[in-house]
Amino acid sequence: MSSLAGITVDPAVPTPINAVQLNSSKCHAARSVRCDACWMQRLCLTAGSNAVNVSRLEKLIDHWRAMPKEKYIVREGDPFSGIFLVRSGSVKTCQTLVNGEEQITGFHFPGEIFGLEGLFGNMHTNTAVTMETTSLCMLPLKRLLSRRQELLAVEPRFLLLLSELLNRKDDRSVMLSKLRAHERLAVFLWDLSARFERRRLSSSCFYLPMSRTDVSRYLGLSLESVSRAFALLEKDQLIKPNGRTIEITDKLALASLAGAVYESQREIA
Amino acid sequence: MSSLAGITVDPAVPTPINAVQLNSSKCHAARSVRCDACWMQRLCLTAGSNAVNVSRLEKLIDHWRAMPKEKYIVREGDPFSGIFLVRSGSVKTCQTLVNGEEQITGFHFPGEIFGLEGLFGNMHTNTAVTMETTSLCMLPLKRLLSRRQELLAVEPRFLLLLSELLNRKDDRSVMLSKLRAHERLAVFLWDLSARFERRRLSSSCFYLPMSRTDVSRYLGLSLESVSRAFALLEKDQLIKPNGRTIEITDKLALASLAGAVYESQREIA
DNA sequence: CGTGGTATTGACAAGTCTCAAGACGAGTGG
DNA sequence: CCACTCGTCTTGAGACTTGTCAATACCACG
Repeated sequence: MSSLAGITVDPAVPTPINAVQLNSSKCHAARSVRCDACWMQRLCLTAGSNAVNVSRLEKLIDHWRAMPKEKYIVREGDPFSGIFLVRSGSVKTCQTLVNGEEQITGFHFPGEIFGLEGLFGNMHTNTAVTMETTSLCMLPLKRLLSRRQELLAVEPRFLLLLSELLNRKDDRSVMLSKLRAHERLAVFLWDLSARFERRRLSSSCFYLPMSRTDVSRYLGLSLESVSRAFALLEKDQLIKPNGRTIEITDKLALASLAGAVYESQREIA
Repeated sequence: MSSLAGITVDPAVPTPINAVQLNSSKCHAARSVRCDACWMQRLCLTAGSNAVNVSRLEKLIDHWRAMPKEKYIVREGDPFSGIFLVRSGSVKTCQTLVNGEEQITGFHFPGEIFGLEGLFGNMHTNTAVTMETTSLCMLPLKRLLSRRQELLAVEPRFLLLLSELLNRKDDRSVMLSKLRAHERLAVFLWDLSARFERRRLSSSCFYLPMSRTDVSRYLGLSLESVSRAFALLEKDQLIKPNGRTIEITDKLALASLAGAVYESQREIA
């Protein structure tokens, strides 16, 4: 294996676009966080809303910018503050089991939301941690619920994102209950690929912001099984992993392995 | 083993309250379905809303009553109609995998909602089937989204239920990825017990409206493993199964087995 | 050039799935 | 009342996959 992704100078090794984009997210975070100037508008909760409502909504939102890597956003048990939308970077959410094990419940990329789990019970049920330099918007949901006008700005998109989230969780359940190690990995990579593509990044070569351990905690496998699964997919020439940089060399075969879950391509409207 | 639950005349065998209640759900369905007379008000989406908004909302709702057992409510691929709220009876939702296997994604009891998964993609992603005589309300979500006044009647409760649903799905994921067969069963029974209790039914003795096969399809196990898990829990004197009637004989031990997931009791506000 | 965290690989044990046989209960028809 | 059948459920034995434990490789960092 050669050097780490994104920093390599070997021109023969493909450079994942998002490695640069993600690692330089400080640029975005440093920009104005005014909604009407935000680069995330197209994927934001407010997408499609009229500017007046958005500007009223904006006053309620907490904009958190340029948080460093491995920083806690909320912890399990914290009083419910609101829901979060990733503007740049990436976030993992996890739950600690009674035996102390960490279970990762999701990875979240720009344009995606997390944290609604805490509304019920008025307490965050997931710990959220940045995986790289990350900026976020926090919507204080309870205050929002009492403001009709502001709510209108997010409503339709919000439900859509929630619906997508439910689907993602269902898919993950199927994965966890039915699929073998290398199939789970295929689903995982396929899902990431689709999510990167939606954000106009390369879907065939990307950098994983999370460690193998985190992948294993998400896929419900041991670290070793994940490693073996990577080796198997590489042996079958579906992917070409280079550390955390993953090149997908046979999309069709990968899709077919992942197919047990992603029967139909679902695209956000 | 003696005769089927709820019909037995042997006074020594405990009779699950819900066996009677669920099987006679036609009574409820036959009642007026006007919201202000509905027995489900306390658990409905409209709980806590003012009567005026509810009566406006009511005009949009489809009330489906007294559907027989094993009847399809929606099928995967159907155009998205709206979300459903169970008024009486019970419903299972499932997805068909590419290999033709059926995966059960959830069981739904009175006061619980399902179907939002279909909003994203504008198509139902789950097939919903009644497990016994069942009555439902259907909320045409898209039409609802354009009516602000009517929306007010369901908003807060809706998000709360969604949040609960997300939690349930997270819990199921943990279960599927970390727990062994008999622990999964313990979680399943513990969860059902809590949900029955919330509806003021017995939490220590109840009738399962689903077959062992359905349980296995929900728990991500083979039918045989579920059967063995029942046998194990019975051997350890945690439960006393009698066909589909389950008596919980050691709540504490069951809770402790299920504890890996249900760390803290979460109660709906 | 060590050192520590991360990742890979191998050998064995544990748990679940599959296949197969049998038990039980409800319903049917004689 | 019985024998029969069908679907559901239980139980057993072997195969398979993954988890666990242990050793080793790799890379970034000081």
